Amino acid sequence: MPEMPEVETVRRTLTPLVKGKTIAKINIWYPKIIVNDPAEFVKKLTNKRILKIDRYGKYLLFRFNDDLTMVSHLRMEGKYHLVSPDTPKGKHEHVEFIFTDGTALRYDDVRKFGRMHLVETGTERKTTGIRHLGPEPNTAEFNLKYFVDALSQKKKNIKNTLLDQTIVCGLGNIYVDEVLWKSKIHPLSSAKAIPADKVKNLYQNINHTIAIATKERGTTVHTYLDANGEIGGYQKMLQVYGHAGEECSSCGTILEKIKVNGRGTTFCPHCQVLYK
DNA sequence: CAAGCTACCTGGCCGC
DNA sequence: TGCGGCCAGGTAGCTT
Repeated sequence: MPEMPEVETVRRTLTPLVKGKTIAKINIWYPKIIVNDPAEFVKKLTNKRILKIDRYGKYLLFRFNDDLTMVSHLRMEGKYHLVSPDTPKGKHEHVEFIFTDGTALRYDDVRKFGRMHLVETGTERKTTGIRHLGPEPNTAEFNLKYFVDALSQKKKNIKNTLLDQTIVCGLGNIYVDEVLWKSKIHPLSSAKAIPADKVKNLYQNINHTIAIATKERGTTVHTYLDANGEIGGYQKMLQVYGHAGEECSSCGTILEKIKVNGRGTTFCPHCQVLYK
């Protein structure tokens, strides 16, 4: 699933493939991918040029001339790849941007969960899903004091708190399980009950894990691929996600898998302390 | 407003 | 072999 390191890797690999290209034509094969009116989406983006691609959290921000930004979220399985326009349409390809240079960008998404939202540049933090997001890891805004204060007001469990993107954005199910294991915090711990030294350790692990995973070009466990169709490298470094039933690499206890608010959650029942 | 629940989707896997 | 049921999970939108 693309979490922040994967989306950043997509941004980096996709940019050289499309930067500076002008859209000649857009084909929308599954209109629900487009937030708001697909016809207006096509009309506004036709003949526009991609200036660059930015990112906030797990959202890609395609910047066009004429103050247009396409906010794209890959959700679980969304992928972009560049093809020749005469390539037969794949079963799960839903949107195609044909460029004036004779190449085409296709959006592929088996589960059709991804969304593209066209807004005026500069309004994206108020008009799209980005408005609900807290700061990104490894930024000045995401400092230790902020994180301690924010957690101290959260009544729900720490797993859900880190998944909901409002205190810190960019972590998904995989990295939340990893950072909680590294921090020796049980996923069902009450966020506000975690001791200060453990919160500091969690803070450091969030920043470090996201940085290392980004350097490794993300994690491929199911279907994630970058814009060149290549897998990530971080899956070989996963300690708990996907390792339920195996021994904890720290203490040897068998890792358990439970459901936390409907999400599969793997943890070490010995290492990870439950704070209530 | 915080928190919790479910819909959105399809493919893969399991049991029968 | 085929089929029903469950699981995977990020976010929007709803209810409480």
